[in-house]
Amino acid sequence: MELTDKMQAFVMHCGEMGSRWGFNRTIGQMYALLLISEEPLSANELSQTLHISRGNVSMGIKELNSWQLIATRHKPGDRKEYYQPAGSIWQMANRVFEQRRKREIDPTLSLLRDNLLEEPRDQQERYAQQRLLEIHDLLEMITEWASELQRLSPEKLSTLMKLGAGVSKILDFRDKLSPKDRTES
Amino acid sequence: MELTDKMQAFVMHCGEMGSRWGFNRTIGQMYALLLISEEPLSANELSQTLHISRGNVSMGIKELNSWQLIATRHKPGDRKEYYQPAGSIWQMANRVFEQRRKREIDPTLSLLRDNLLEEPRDQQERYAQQRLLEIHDLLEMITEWASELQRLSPEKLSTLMKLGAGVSKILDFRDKLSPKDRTES
DNA sequence: CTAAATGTTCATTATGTTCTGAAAATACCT
DNA sequence: AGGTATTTTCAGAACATAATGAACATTTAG
Repeated sequence: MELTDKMQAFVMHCGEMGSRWGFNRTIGQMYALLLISEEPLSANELSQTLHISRGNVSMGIKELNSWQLIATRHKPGDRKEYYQPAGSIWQMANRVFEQRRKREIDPTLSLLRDNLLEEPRDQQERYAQQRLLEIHDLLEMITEWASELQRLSPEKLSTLMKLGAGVSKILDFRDKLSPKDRTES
Repeated sequence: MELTDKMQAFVMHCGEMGSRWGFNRTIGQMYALLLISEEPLSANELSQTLHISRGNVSMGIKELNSWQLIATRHKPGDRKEYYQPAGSIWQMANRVFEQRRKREIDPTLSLLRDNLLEEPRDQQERYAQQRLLEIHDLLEMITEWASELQRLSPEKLSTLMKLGAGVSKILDFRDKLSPKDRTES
């Protein structure tokens, strides 16, 4: 498959950003290429277009599958597998958020929880636990909030985001109207 | 400085997570240690407690400074520098978000913008640009929203988060009250 | 069943990242 | 100025991660 300069540039950029986004260079490139291709691509096409080994493509496919970022397609009379991005851009963003949460936050949250179950033995530990508690509460609040937002429909989420900091005005408004009916804090 | 088992465990965990969070092992350990220490620590103390070289500590300090995550203190009659975490947990979380946005999203957003300025030359490019546009709009919406939220006070943000998916009910409520005054979508 | 086509695995090689430690720079004191 | 404590730098060593490609496995057509 032949790429125009602009497409090349995008694919290479995604390669460079790949590791920052939690996967590696080739996986970034592969995903970028699938995204901008109108037709699903076979493993061979990926290998040739990106100049990476066949084996590497196979591993990349495996990884992208584990992130649930691609879907496999078949063409009649052709037993190769063809790959394409799975779902809408929104869904992809969701999946990436979720995966990263699992890798970057959940393990820490679980360690913190375990730690906080035990009694501090001295002043030093008492202070440390206080800090850990703050971190724990913050992380927990953020992850809970994130997963609730993920459950909203894209439309609602979109409205909410476009509203931006305006939400805060709505909160004030609500507090003025019915101060006693406020969210438990 | 001597660490209890539990503190050790936390520090080591942060080391392991370090690279997932955008810095490296020793920087993760250093920051964790500073967080749970009641007293600010000197470079030598960090080096000895964590068993890492003096030079490595120096580079780590530099990096943590660039993330604005630590502050430098001095003790009277002592010309060593002592380090401690800068600001509250909330502020740290903010800084980390911001830094990561700069590294992980801004470059891509800028590439996408440049790309979208040019006219597509053929059908292939037309399709590709369509995808890029979707990504661009999503990333832009998310970053704008994030930066607006960051400007809210921790209290308001906290209220908002605890409210969780409940926001969506408020949106419905508002739409029912004044459908014509709705956010431009 | 065999042969051709496709997909996967994994030991080895290549590349990239982090860490060390000695040397250089800086800051402070007398 | 000279001397000492402290920090910074950076080349190279150690370590970690990613990529290759040949061997192996699987599938399907004939």
